[in-house]
Amino acid sequence: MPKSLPTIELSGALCCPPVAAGVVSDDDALEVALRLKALADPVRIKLLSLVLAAGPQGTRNIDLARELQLTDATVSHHLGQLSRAGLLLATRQGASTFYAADRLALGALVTVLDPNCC
Amino acid sequence: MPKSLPTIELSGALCCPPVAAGVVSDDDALEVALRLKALADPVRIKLLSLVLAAGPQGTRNIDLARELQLTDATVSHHLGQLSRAGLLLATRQGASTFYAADRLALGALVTVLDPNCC
DNA sequence: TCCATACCTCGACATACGTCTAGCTAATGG
DNA sequence: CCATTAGCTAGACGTATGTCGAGGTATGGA
Repeated sequence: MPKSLPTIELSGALCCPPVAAGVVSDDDALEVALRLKALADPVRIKLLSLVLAAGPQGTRNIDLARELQLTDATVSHHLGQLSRAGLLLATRQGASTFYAADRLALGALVTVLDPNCC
Repeated sequence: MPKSLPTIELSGALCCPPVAAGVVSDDDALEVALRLKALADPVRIKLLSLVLAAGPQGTRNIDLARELQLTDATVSHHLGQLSRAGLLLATRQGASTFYAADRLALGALVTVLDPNCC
């Protein structure tokens, strides 16, 4: 990674032609790759499944940290990665922040990668 | 990544319950994450789309290198990552190696991530 | 007001990773 | 047999990343 990857806005919905539909542009490849990067970590996969299991109400940092046996700082880092990639929705409620999965965003990412999509 | 991720066999087909179906085990999270890691790079996304576009016959290292403006060594590295993750099928033919996309493997990965799968 | 709780941010550390050059092996063609 | 071509491997380089401890900020309750 000699040329450092640019930091781009990912919170919007991913919308680009499926990877199997033809050769993707550099920009689209970057968008897809950055979102995948956000997901390409075992802790974040578990995190996502925990958040999905919690339903639309979401889960708090501290509960996830307890479940994953990690510090709240580390969990905050991972939640930030997923949120910046547009995969989580965060809602403050008093002193707590509840994180819920953005199923539409995850679905969009999956669709772009689906080899049987077209 | 202080605890280095273990190196595990990924060439077989991914087979684990969807992430949305419940909390995934540590082992399953690792399997999914490692395969996603193999895909989470803009060059490899373009690579995959080029290989998919080439059809079942596949493409050669050198042609991909020319298309991507990278050295053959770098392309070889990326092809290795994707192959080890089970996403590419390599077949030698004389002095050349043809790489084709393993659509089933990619489909399996996509299915595991699909939030609407269950 | 004061303390506890939940969360975030910052800095540091070790490790992983993308890219290149150089050099090797193996197949092809004269 | 030699030259060329395709591909891989090894090593080096700079950068990115996961984790933690420490400390800050805001909310809520006694």
